[in-house]
Amino acid sequence: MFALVDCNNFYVSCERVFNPRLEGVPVVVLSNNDGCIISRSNEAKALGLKMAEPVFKRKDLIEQHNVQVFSSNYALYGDMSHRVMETLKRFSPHIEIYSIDEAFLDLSGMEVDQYEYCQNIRRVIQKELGIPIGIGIGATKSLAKIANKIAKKNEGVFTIDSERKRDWALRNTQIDDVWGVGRQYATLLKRNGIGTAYDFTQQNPEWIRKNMTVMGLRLWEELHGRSCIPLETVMPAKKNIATTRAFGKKTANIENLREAVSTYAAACAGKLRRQKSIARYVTVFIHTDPFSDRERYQSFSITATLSEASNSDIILVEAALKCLEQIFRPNLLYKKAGVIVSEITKGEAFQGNLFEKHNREKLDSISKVTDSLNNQYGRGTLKLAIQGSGKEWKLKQEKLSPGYTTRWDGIIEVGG
DNA sequence: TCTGGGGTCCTAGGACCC
DNA sequence: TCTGGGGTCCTAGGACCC
Repeated sequence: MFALVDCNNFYVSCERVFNPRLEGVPVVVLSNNDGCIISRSNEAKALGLKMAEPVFKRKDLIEQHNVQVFSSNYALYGDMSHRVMETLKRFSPHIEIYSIDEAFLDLSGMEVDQYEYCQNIRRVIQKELGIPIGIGIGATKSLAKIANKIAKKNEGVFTIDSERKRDWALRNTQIDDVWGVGRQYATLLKRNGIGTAYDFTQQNPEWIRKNMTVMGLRLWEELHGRSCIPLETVMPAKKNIATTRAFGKKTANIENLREAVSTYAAACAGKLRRQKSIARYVTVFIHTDPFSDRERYQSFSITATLSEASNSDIILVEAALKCLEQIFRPNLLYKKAGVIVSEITKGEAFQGNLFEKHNREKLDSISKVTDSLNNQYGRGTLKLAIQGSGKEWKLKQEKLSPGYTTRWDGIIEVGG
């Protein structure tokens, strides 16, 4: 049996832990650049605020109901997520961290009342971390997902542990709420008279295979209670790593783009080092504002191949800047840039190049020093000069809460 | 004025090989 | 009259997830 643990309205819940005045009132958290709504309290949902909706479109409603608005504070959410996962590990050694706010636990072989066991997990996470969670239990991951949705509307835990309950759960789940069915497939399925998860299980598997590939077929099996998606307890190394951002202010200035692109390239290098990998391809893209009525949308990108795979800031920044020079066109207002590294391999499986001009050991020791200084004194303490200050282009984050758990100056003061 | 930032997997079709 | 059959690899595009 699988249990899916999902934190309720996770980012909002994190904000509430350190700011209890937010309890019981509508709260939303925005995406980077304070652009879209990406987390909503139940009160905000009840007001009709939608997921991924641009916040400027709902300004009136937000003011009218005094909705509390926050910029994303990923340092806080990442740290809280880590604490939740560590706590969950006490309850099952077999755990897959599926996303920042979700984890699958393997409950098979445990001699416990699963419902009670999971209610206890909820109590512990609530008490120790202040984060509300819901847990769904089922014979497959897809059924656990469905159980989780039902759990949230009821007592926080729901178990699909009989044919009768499976039947009931599937009949009461809309097809677009099923894991693996997105907008396109939902439209297709509804057009063919499939409105619920139950209808889906009654459909001919040949038809599913033909219209939804093997992914659809796998889902069909899973909803019948036959597990096809195993628990992945070790996180596989990433195959692509990206750092991309929209700018706070559009810019035509190549100096700003150089700062941004080198900052993103260095960020990718850091992510590579953390998973002990090296990459051989570097892709850089820049594009103008896709929503503008005044200018035509234009987007440019190019991929460079390194002579030797690397995870050094210096190498990746150098390559990324060369890419930028090749794709940059003057007199355009750029809105966003990004760096993606791919062809990623483990650092040990290194394929050297006889004619490489850089000394790999030297670059590695530079990375070690900068990483340790930046860990100790905060990100950005030591960086390449080309990365600049970001003053001209950095994100808008006007409503950022403090780094309650990650910075000394963010710690809550009591009394005073 | 104002619209996020990451990822994964699958398939079809073309190029190329013998 | 008549023009094979089987592979692999790569890429772009489309679907999905949070």
